[in-house]
Amino acid sequence: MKTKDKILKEALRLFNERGLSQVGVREIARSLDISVGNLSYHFPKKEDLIMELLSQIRMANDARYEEYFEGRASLGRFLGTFRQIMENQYRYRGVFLGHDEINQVIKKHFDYLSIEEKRRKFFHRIYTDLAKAGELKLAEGDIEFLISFITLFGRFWMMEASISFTDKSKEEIIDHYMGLLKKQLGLFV
Amino acid sequence: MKTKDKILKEALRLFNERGLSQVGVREIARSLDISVGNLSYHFPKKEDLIMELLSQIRMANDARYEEYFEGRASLGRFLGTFRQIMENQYRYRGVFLGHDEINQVIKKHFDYLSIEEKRRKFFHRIYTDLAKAGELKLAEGDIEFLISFITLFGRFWMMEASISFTDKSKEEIIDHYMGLLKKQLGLFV
DNA sequence: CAAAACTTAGTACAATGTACTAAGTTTGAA
DNA sequence: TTCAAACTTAGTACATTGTACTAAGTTTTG
Repeated sequence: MKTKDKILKEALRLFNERGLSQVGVREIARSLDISVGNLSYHFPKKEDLIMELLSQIRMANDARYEEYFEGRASLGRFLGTFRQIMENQYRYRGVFLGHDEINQVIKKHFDYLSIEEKRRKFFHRIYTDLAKAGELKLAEGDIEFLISFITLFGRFWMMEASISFTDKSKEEIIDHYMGLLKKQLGLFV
Repeated sequence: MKTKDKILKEALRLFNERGLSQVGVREIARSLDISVGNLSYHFPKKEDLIMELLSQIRMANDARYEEYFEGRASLGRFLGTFRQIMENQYRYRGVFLGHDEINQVIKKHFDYLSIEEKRRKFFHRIYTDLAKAGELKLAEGDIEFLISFITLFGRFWMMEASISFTDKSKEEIIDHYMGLLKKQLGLFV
C-alpha cells in the first residue's frame, strides 16, 4: 500500500478511536512510524487529510444512490440503500464524531445518562398527557417514536440550521423548524 | 456587573460570533480588558466557563418545562413551550455551534449550497418516484417535510447515537435508527 | 479593622498546526 | 541505463493554545 493510503487508513482508525480534534498529525505519523515531514509531504494540512476522507465518503455514497436510481422505485430498495449509506457513514464516523468539545465536556461533567433518562420521562409524560387530553392519537410505539424524534430534533436543529440556512434570520429559522415539529405532531392528531 | 458575569457574557458573545473552539481564553480576557490571570481566577479552565453557560441553559429550559407542567396539557401550549426552548438554545448557540472543525472544513472547500441543492433534488426525485409507484401516499407539503426530516436525520443520527448509545454495537445502533426511518415513512403508506 | 475576595502582570510548559530545509532513496519513462 | 520526478527522512522553527503558577496589590465585607 502506498504511504498516502496508509496515512488515510491509519488517520481514519485514530479518528474513529478518539475523534478528529483529539488526534494530531504528529500522532498519526508516530503511529505509522513515518516522519511528520513525510506526512506533511502528502498532506500539507490536516484539512487536506480530512478532505480526502470526506471525498471518499461522498464517492461511496454517490455510488449507492446511483445504484438505487438504476433500479425500480420501491420503499424496500430505498431503505436498503439508506442502510448502506448509514453503514458507510459509520465506517467514517471519526470524521464526524468527537470533534466537538461540547459533548465531551457534557459527558465529563454531567451524569449524562440520568439527564437522558429524565428527558425521556419528561417527554413521555408530555405525550401521554396530550393523548389523555385527546390532543394526540397515539398507538403502540408512537410515543417512543415521537420521543426519539424530538430528542434528535431538539438537539440538532440548530446545527442543521447553521449548515443549511446561513443567511436566514433567527425568526425565520425557528419558524421553519417549528413548522417541522408541528407537521410531525400533526400526523398524530 | 460582577467580573464573573462580564466574562460569561463576553465569552458567550464571542462564542456566538466564531464558535467555541475558535475563541481562546486570552482573547476573552483581551476583549474585556482584564488579565488572563483574572479570568483564570474565576474560571481555572475553559471547561468551567462552558459548564457555567451550559448550566444557565439548563436552568432556563427547566424553568420553561416546569411552567408547562403547571398548566393543562395542550398541543398549542407544548408548541409554545418548545419554541421558547428553541429561542433559548439560539441565545446560547455559540456553545453548541461552530465547535466542529468538520463543518468549517466542508464549508471552506466544498460548494456547500450546491451540494445541499443536489441532495434536495435527489430526495425529491426519490420520494416523487415512490409516490408515483404507489409506495407512498404524499399530500401537498409532505415531500418537503420528508426531505427536511431525512436531511436532519441522515446528518445527525450518528452524533445522536454517540451521545445516547455508548454501549451499543454498530448493528444495534443502525437497526434502531433504521426503525425510526421506517416508522416515519410508514406514516405515509 | 482584618480577613476574604478579587485583580493584576508576568512567567512557564507542553501540545498543537503549520512550514521549511537539506539530504537521501525509490521509481518510472526516455 | 540514465536521469529526473516522486518520495522519504530527520530536524528545526514559529505562533498559538490550554493550563498552571507566583508575588503583589486592591476592593469588599463581616
